[in-house]
Amino acid sequence: MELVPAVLHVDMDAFFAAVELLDRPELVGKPVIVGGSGRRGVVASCSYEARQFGVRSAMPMFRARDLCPDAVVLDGRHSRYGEVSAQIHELFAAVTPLVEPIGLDEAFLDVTGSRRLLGSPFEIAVGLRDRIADELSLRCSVGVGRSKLIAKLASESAKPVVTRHAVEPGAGVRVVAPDEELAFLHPLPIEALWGVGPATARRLHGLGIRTVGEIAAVGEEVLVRQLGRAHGEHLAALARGHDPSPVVAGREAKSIGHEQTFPTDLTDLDALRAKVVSMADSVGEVLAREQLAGRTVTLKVRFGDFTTQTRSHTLEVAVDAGAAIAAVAEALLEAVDLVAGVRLLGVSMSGLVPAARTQQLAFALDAAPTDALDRGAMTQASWQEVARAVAAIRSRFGKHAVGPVSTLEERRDPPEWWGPSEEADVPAG
DNA sequence: TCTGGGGTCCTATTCCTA
DNA sequence: TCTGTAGGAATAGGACCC
Repeated sequence: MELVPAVLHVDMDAFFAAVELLDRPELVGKPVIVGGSGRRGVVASCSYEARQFGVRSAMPMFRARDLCPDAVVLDGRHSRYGEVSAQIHELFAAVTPLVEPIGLDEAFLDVTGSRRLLGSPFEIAVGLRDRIADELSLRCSVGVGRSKLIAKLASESAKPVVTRHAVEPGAGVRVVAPDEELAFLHPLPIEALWGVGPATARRLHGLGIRTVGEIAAVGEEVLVRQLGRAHGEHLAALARGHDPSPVVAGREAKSIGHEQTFPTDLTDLDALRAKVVSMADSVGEVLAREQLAGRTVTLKVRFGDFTTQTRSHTLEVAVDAGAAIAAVAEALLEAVDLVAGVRLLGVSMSGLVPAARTQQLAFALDAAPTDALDRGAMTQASWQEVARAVAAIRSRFGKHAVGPVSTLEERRDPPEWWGPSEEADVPAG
């Protein structure tokens, strides 16, 4: 007999805020907001007490403070959330090896093969939720279905319900059986579907489509005409409850990058160059830690009016040294007109390969630089020596012990933000 | 007081090469 | 040798996710 697939979607409730409350129990019961505290910060997570005032994640912080002036606002501690996330993932691993993490606070688990040992999917879900509560003192919601789509929407429906006056506990675990799928799916608003954001919602609303059932009714042709082939076909399938995407354990990163929004727009070229060098160094550090190197350097520039430009360059060989990345990123910066004032800068690497391969290819680079940008990375072989020395120093004295001169200020006061914090509210450079 | 930072994926355009 | 073309890679932008 063929087994019906069983997928769990586990979603931690108000994760970052809940971790803060764990470490600071005196804040329990108060509205707590985690996010960038500065003028351009946004809410990363908030306690259910804050949600009662209308505060939501991704909301600009000034708006959140407006809605809830008494909230305790905390800068995020990403490394701490990573630690707790690792503990949660240990509990996942006890249920099944087929775990697909989505960010720090949620994951899909394929438990199709775990049933003989651990019981029905519902029993597995309840057991896992209880273990997370007992061992880590954290709450989560779990959705169960035969696909990732259904499991994800089911976990959402199991969440606590917030109104102006109260927080009602949710079901905690919700199972949607195969014969209930369409009845569950079709009344939901279109925004519930994975892949329907503000832009797609606007287009569909323009056609008078507001529910998932109406997407299913309108037909694939119309969707493809409105949204393009890939997107249209995908949405049509989801609305019919078809989601063949498997739970994939051990996905590998396709790009690694850093970006930063400044407290005030920058126009000074030297200051911008220093930022680029600093970010390239951080990216190189992550690449080295992950034992990866990349071929394509992308520079992202967002202006005061929120328009964004990207410039990228693909090198002959993959590099991981911060200085090599910085040389290319600086050259890309020269190609952008910056007079309008820069709100955000980002540096990222893609075309990732295992770092070992860059060593063999370093010769090729010295032999055949093709243009000015490649010459910037030409000294990759020697920069690899520097990068190794820097890694050794950092492993002994800490990650901020050494770095480019232009990053000196930031190493004294390393940032960990969702947007500029209040203290950092001074233009650098 | 407008709108973070980490990513993935898709599409359109441009450029290079066979 | 010149020209048109087809296909792939690189590039740029945008939508979306947590």
